[in-house]
Amino acid sequence: MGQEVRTSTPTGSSAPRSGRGATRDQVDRAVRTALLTGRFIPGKAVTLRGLAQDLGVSPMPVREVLQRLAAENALIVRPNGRVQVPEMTAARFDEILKARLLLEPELAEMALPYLTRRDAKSLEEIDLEIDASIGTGDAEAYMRLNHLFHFRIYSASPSEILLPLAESLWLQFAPFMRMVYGRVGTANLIDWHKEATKAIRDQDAAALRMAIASDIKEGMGILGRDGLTSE
Amino acid sequence: MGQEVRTSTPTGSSAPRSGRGATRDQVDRAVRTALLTGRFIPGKAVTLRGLAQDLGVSPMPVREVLQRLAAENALIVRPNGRVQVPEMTAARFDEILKARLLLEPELAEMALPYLTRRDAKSLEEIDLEIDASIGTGDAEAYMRLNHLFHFRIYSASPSEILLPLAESLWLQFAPFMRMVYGRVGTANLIDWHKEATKAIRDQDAAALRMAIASDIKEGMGILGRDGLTSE
DNA sequence: TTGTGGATTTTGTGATCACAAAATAATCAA
DNA sequence: TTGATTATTTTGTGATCACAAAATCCACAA
Repeated sequence: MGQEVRTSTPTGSSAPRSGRGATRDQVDRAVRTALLTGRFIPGKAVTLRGLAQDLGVSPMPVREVLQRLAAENALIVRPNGRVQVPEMTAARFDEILKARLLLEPELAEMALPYLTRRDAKSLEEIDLEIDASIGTGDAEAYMRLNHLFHFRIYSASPSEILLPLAESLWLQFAPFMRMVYGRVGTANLIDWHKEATKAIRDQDAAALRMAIASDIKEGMGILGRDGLTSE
Repeated sequence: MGQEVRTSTPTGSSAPRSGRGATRDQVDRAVRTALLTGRFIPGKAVTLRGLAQDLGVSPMPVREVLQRLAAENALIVRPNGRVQVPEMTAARFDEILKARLLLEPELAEMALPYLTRRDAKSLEEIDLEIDASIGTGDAEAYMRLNHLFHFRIYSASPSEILLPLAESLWLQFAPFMRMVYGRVGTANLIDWHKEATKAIRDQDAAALRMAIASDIKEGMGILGRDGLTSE
């Protein structure tokens, strides 16, 4: 039972627990990364015992994790108690876009003074991997790396408030993104990562805000056009 | 058991469950209103069995609710598993203020087209009660009514994203507000509620944004000056 | 073939329990 | 009296269970 599979620190969650809530943390990490990389399909119901068995734990920690994620609006609890990945609607999508444009440029600007040349170098390496994942069409890797790129920036700031809010937004749109990538592929994805990296090197707040905002609009613009027509 | 005390929509939670998660909803509502009216003291640990006994339920639904609220950053889970109301810091306070100023004016503007003259009338009545609670120095009533005033506005919009984010922010600063009111009283509180109500009557988006922003700055400005010096 | 009704299984919920970690109380030595 | 050390209690965690609601399956009739 005591699987010690510690991969990385979950963004919103707390520090790597010693041995207290180890099982719950394991489940939390597993479900969160599954959501962020799109391994959960919107509309698909998530059963308690099923997930528990997949992860080799009792239903108890799974219950708590699902409650947590429902509180973050990453999952919804239907009136009958069933938990499922929320489906995207046009209104929801527009509002997420609006919220991201409000929060993330601000978050990036807050992080800017804390970002060093070393961080810029690290971001460039991630961006190279992103280009590679686009080339091979590996949507899951692309999503993981894109999340990593953004939150490597945001989490440089000591933010306790805006950062969890942004993380909550990502959890909400990521499963839908994955669906769209599966449908239209990742080939024609364009991003503003190089501009963002340059702005960080130059410590240019306005340029960074603009790069992040453009990246958000660009990325979700593609999704918006092709993804929501069928719903 | 079917207490219909709906002060506001619990952020993540759904409609009043029929009989499925009734106990959990009861606990959720109880803890949320306790936080919003400041009945929980920052820094004070919340014990699982204690809360369960107070509410006359088993520790089980309390566990899930505390996990939910921890996910919304309304409570924090210390590395030893203890749950407590977070303490306010200057940085935290400033960031909450920033986040509120980003989200709530936007939310108000989104709600504006849905707000009728009837709503404006209702808001005026609430504001009268607020003035009364200030007069009698009833801090708990003031907090409940102030929350009601703001979210009567915000929740008029069909927002699914920004509204829960705003609710999360309120859960985070409310306990701290209560502490300050207990120290400096509610006598010298000034708000922009009348300006907001007028802006709603006039359907003037810019004026409403400005009234909400001013109300936030004013209300938290008082807190900021007097409240955080001791920490 | 297609509904339709009842039987069966699956599911979430709340409660209880055993256990280990942590916090608190009590004890004793200096 | 004060400090550390041990004993006791409290606490969160994970597992299991009983139960009711819900979903699924299946037989049967039109």
